[in-house]
Amino acid sequence: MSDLRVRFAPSPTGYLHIGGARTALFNYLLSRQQQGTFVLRIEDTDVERSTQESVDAILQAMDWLGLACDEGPFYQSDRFDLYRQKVQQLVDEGKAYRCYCTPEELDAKREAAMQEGRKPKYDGTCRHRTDQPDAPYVVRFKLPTDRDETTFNDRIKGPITFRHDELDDLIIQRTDGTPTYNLVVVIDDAEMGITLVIRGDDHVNNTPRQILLYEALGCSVPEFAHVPMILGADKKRLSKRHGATSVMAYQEMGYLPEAMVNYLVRLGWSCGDEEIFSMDDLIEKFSLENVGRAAGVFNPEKLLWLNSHYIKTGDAERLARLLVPFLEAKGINVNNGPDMVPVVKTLQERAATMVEMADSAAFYFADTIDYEEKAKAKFLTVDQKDLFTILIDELQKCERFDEAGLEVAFATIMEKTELKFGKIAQPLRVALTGGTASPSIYHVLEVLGKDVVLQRIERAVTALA
RNA sequence: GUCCCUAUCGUCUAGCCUGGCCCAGGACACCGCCCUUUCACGGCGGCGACGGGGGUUCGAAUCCCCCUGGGGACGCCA
Repeated sequence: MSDLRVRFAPSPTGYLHIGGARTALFNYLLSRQQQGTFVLRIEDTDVERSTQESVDAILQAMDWLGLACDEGPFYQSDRFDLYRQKVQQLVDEGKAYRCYCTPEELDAKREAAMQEGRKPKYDGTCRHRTDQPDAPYVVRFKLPTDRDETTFNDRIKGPITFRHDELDDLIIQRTDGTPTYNLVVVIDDAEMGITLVIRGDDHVNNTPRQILLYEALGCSVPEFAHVPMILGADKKRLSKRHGATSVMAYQEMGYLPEAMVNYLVRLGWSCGDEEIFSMDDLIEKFSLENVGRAAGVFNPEKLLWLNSHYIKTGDAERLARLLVPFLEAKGINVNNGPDMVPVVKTLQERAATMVEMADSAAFYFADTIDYEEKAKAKFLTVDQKDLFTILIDELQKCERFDEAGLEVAFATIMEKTELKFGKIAQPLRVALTGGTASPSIYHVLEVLGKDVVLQRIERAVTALA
């Protein structure tokens, strides 16, 4: 066990999205690699927007990705007493003060500042007031004046400096007495002994304020690593209009968690020319040093490619289990058909998602085949009658209904019909699967089994036109 | 507007720190060929980038400066 303590701290105001998942992943990987501790903390101080459903969704997504935490989940909503106490402490020490400015006044000032091209920051109106009006107030943290800039050494971006005149007295407690993000994140990271904060780029600007708070609270400052944002194809921040951003939406679309993990980690991180990484590879090879510094564009096509790779190379038994719900979603009764594993094996190198695999597998389980219009018109014609008759005859006689046995049978069929293999396979394929695209015809025959095969050919004969 | 970050093929990136091995490598996508009973898989090949301008240097994708582009932040959200 090393001293490394990292955390993932999502706010439960929605599902776990792609960006959050990557942040969680980086935290997880580093904690495993260093045998550190991975803490999960739910940042639900915004009581209005936080929901239990979101918490559940986030937990479920992390579980799907395989990102188990060592401690937590801790809920900030359980810790309000602690935060109030810390706020009081800061006030008592003269490091924070009550501000009676109304939101309207602040909005107006902010607006005016923007208009004039000034930095829209709090002007410090209440900073020196000594009276205590009987009016609603927030508590502000008094920007320390003992130095005029704050620098931290970001583990990904290097040294970053902010001048204090860019900062203002930030609100740490709302009118309703609840604490705000910048305060609680500091208190909790300190209390939970977090030594390295890995989070999104969008927090870089918060970092100096937070460092100042650590110092005011007398806590040691952790290290920071800010990972770049993920953008959509138009280089705008990734959002719904770029397609699915929810991790679990990808599960529903038939993606494998290992594909998602592999994709996410490679978006912004690299290890030479390697592309394929298992979780174990990543735990061994991941490093903050090789995380890029610029924002990256989410590329669904590469994710899809990785998914097809993992389907292709995945364990058929596991894929068979995963495939069942996708088949059932199509109204297919999987007990009414061939064994799942052989079915999966015929489809692994042809399906990029589990949804696609379910689509392609449907014919195996159909009671009666629906023929595709074009396929039927082209291959189920009356002049195929003789071919199908011979096919029924020879397949009936075929004792070994596997590739080797079928090859022998087909040699005879080719001889009797004087047709090349392709001329036989296509009509047969349509009879068996309803379409012109399917796994190898021998495999289809074998998986379907002699009875079903003969039954389907006979029905096709009645459908010849 | 102000501040912060950032900049290699369309996209993800290697290379940059420790200049020459880079007329820039890999992957996805795209195109072509091959394999082939269909669809795929696979194999081979192609297309395709150091944002611009100044320096420093015998030599710069690599170091420095400026410009430009992109992203982020500027909430009683997190």
